[in-house]
Amino acid sequence: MEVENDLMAVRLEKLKELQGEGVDPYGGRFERTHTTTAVHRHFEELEGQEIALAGRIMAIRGHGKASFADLQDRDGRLQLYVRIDNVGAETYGLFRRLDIGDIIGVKGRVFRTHRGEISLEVYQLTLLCKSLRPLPEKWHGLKDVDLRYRQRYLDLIVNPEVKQVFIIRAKVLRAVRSFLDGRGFLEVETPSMHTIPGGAAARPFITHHNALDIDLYLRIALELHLKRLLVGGLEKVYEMGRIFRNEGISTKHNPEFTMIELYQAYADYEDMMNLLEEMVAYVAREAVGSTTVTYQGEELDLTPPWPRLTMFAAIEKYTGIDFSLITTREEAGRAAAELGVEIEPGMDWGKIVNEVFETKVEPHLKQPTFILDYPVAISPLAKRKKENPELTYRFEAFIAGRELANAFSELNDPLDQRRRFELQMAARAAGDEEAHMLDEDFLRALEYGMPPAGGMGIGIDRLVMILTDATSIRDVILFPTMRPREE
RNA sequence: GAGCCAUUAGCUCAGCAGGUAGAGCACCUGACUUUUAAUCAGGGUGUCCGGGGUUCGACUCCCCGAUGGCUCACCA
Repeated sequence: MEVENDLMAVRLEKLKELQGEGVDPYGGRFERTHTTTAVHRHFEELEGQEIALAGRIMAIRGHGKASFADLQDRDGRLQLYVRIDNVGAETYGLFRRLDIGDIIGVKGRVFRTHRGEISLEVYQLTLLCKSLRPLPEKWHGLKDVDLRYRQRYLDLIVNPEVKQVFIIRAKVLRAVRSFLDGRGFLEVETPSMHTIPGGAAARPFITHHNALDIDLYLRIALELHLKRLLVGGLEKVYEMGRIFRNEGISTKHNPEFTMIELYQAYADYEDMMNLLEEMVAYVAREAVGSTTVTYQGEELDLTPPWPRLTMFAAIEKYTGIDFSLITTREEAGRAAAELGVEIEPGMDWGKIVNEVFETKVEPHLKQPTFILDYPVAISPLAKRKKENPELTYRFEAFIAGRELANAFSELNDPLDQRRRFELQMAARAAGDEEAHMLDEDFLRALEYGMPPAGGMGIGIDRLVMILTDATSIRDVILFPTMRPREE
């Protein structure tokens, strides 16, 4: 171990000293009877009782022959009162050499100090782990975001609100499962390593299997395997899992993130809208106790029903231009240019419409909103609308100006699906690295027959961000992807 | 990928027209048997992110690089 500073040297010295006296600085099992929060919560019943606690020392206030310390465990803190009369000279000598950050087990009596603080009068004290590195400062905590992400354990020790975020995250996962399980969905697990990365437009990570001597791709979506399960007759399935996309990192994008996808046979995208708004409201109630949340100073009301707006209507609302009357690529390009939206030469009508939507409409969609009927060109897995085959039965749900969910009535016509894949492959050949790849086995499955179905994907990280008022996706991922630092 | 900003003690931060660095917490020594950002007396513990350059002299100015943050691009 490298002794990086004097503070560590002092602690190492104490460690040797204690070992020399026969104290095991890395003790074993310790049976505790309560947690600190339980003591605060049930003080009336516990007052005068003897209990055992374990945790990390976060502050020490020495007063000669008596001292105070703050003990932190999984759910809170409690003050310890250690008196030489109660613990004896030997233990008191040990206590005086403890450092902030050391982990101890204590037994003692619950009481309230003269100043009114619920505390533990310690009779027995056991060192369970000597800490060799100094913790960040008690008042300001750890602010350096680089260190907070790289050394999340420190962040969790000294910034209590961080723990809360991940407790909410766990509640979100649990609520999503109980909501879907309660509606008869079956949770399944499909491969994370794909021979063809499908179901989304994104660049994949590539890895290699040695025994088979083949390249494999980390999945960029769950979609195609779950639809195979619809073919197999499972009818209502979902998977909550990690997705990997080899793309840029930003406050809204982490290379690996968590997504839930669900598919329901004999349903359509209208059913998915109903399901989503009910699910989000349920999850919010379970995770944070309310369907209204404050996000970045703005009140968001997640209570169903959410407004439903076609993409055309939304664009007209914010730009005054009705793209349903614009049918050629040229006209669309001119309209976009007039709005100041940048268009690239290769874009077709559908992509232009989408570009206008993203730049002119998306930022306005703060309150939960469904946007319906996306162009077929950007929706290669969605069923075409009967009234207008250039559009699809697809919606995206937006909250706080960001996409939360993407859903459609699933395309189950194998011939149309094959044509759409072929168009994607052509785009790929023309240099679009993110165009979908043709998946022959998926097409074969569709040829056996997939029931009409509604399907949906929801970004769990973004949902957690909204519920925890987080501005960066890194604040809701315990160990976000970071460039390694030279040691 | 581009622009802007940041990087100084273990942590949070000051500092400088260019003259080799400072506070609070933490830490060390001592006092103190109900304190709670305990208090009192004493002690500064440093690769000023790294490498070049300018200069008599660089933490400070210039160039290159590293890491991070924000914005934009990418992410249909």
